[in-house]
Amino acid sequence: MPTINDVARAAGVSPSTVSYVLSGRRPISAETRARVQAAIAELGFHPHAGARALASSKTNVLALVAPLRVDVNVPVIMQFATAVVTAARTHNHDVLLLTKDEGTAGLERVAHSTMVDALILMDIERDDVRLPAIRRLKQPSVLIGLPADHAGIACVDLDFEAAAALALRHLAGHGHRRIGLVGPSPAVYQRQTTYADRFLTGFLRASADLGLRTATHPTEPGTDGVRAALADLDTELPGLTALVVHNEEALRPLLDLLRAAGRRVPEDVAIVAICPRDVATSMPVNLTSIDIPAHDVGTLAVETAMRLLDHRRVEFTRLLEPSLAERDSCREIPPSHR
Amino acid sequence: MPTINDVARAAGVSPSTVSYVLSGRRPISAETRARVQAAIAELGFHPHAGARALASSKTNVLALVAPLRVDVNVPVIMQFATAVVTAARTHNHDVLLLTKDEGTAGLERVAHSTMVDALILMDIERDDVRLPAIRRLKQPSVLIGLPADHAGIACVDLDFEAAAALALRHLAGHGHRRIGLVGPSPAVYQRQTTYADRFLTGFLRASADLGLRTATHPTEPGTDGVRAALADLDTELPGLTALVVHNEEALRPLLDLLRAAGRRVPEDVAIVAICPRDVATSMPVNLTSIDIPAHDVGTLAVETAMRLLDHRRVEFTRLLEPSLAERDSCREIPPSHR
DNA sequence: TTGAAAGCGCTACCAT
DNA sequence: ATGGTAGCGCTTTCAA
Repeated sequence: MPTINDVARAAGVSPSTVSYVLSGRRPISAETRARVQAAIAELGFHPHAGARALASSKTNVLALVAPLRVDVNVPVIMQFATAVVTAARTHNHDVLLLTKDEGTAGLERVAHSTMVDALILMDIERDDVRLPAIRRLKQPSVLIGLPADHAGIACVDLDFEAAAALALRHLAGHGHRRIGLVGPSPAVYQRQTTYADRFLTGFLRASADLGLRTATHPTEPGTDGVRAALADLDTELPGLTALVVHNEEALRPLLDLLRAAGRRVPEDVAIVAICPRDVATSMPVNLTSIDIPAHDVGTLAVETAMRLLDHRRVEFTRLLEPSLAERDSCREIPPSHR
Repeated sequence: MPTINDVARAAGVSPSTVSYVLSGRRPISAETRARVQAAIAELGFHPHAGARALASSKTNVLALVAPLRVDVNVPVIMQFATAVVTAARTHNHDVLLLTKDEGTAGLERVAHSTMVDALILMDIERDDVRLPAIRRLKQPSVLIGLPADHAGIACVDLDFEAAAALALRHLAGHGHRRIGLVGPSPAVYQRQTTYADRFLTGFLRASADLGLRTATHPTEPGTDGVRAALADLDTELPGLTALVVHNEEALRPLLDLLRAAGRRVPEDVAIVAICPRDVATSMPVNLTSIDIPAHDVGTLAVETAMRLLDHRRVEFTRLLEPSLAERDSCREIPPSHR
């Protein structure tokens, strides 16, 4: 492998000139630049990443800490990862993939050994045990999620409170007054990933603001869990006309159960789902949904990391505005029936 | 951040001794080792990855090139990735995540700039355009998949030919004589990812060997595609009693269609699916399946890479034996009905 | 506009 | 069993 010295020699310049041609951090005459670039191309020169990192204290690598359990959210995680890698490349960075399993030790390992310039972490819990370590690192972090104490840490996520409010406003606007929430599994609440709480908070507040009758229910996985949730909601809220479903996994069993019970969607029950677009559109009924904008969130996380590295101003808490796509699972209740 | 020199000073030894304590490449007296380790712990020393890479020509990083399109196979890809990262960590390596989108340029970039010691590539096509580049790299590669010309390149995959034969043997053993193959989408065949061909080859050969009547059909995505495939198979093979399904996405629509048509599984139609275990067990009918052992394949890929790096012997083509899990979608045809 | 040279923090060879 | 030290291939300051 040729080195910068080989290139310098071939081009008849000093190594520093080659370096400056590469980095653009110094004006270079057009002809010198041309000679250097020709030499680079001819020799097939590529700067040695380790040498660069050592000399410049920059690795051009981002750590992405992902929950790599085999989970229901797999598609969403993949969308985040794809967005992060793609966005990182547009900023000339690569991505080192860590599992959440490694915990605090993993972060510290890659940070302390100077393998990465910044970290992006997914699946942040309310009182995430990694937060103290994150605060101590010399590299900046961007969290995808919102822990309880996020002072001084950059966080990016969908605004789940606003999402809940948006779902209820949509349904209320269609004349629905009795609305049930099919929530995430108890495991999600226990894991304290805060999106569940934030959604619930927004749901309850909007319910009060809009003067709705609502009931909420966490949902155990599997058809049995969904059946139980539906039964409880029906009991607590007789005559409910709409459901908000914040649980991807529950969608299909829910639709099956409703069909089996002879309850049509949207004629008898309206549904707003919170899930990735392609999940909403691959169901037996094309579901009106609020998208989980994994791509945007991932891209924004990378952009935030880049700003932090450049010492540019960042908003430390960025909650993306939800947007609702109307499809076929909500219909207007005629005023006479309200 | 403390350096190796700081540690050496604190422990009253030379930097090289610290280095040897770290690497274990030289005998060190117990007491010296203890002093050095105490100094390391006290100072919170972590070797600088770039400096290490520069001095030793080893990065302890593996590249994982994954197809990060948002695809049907997402869960399988995640399982590969998880296995690779986990296995890499047990060998003290980290994983740099690249997208297949970057193509040959991406491989060359990370290889030429010495960011990685070896590469693991997924989603290999029959005449993969990256193969020539892969052969030229100074770093070894391990392919997950089997291209047409794989001479001299380490490849790891499920033995899809054997998988097809296993599926047919199982069904034949249960008395089935007319068996249809619900294949992958035409897009998969066009993309020339060879697992589709290999499965088909194995299917046709075993069909002949076992004296079966079979028909095969690629399957367009969506319920309509599955409906068309099923109709064609029924036409080509009237009275078929079993289906082999090599298409995850088709499974649910297929089961829905069969139910709608009043054809019971397994009483009227037996099914063997080729898919991850959790997909097979999350269907309305618990499906007898041949697992795609993503975890094993990923782990083996890493192990193979490690052997290559250590200049140990490797088998260049490792096709893992398929295994079939009996569940509820195949039943014995009574001899009187065969 | 360009060059010279001092590091960056390690590893591994050559000594002892 | 341990130490000294010359690089590894860059970046960046200081000089011109």
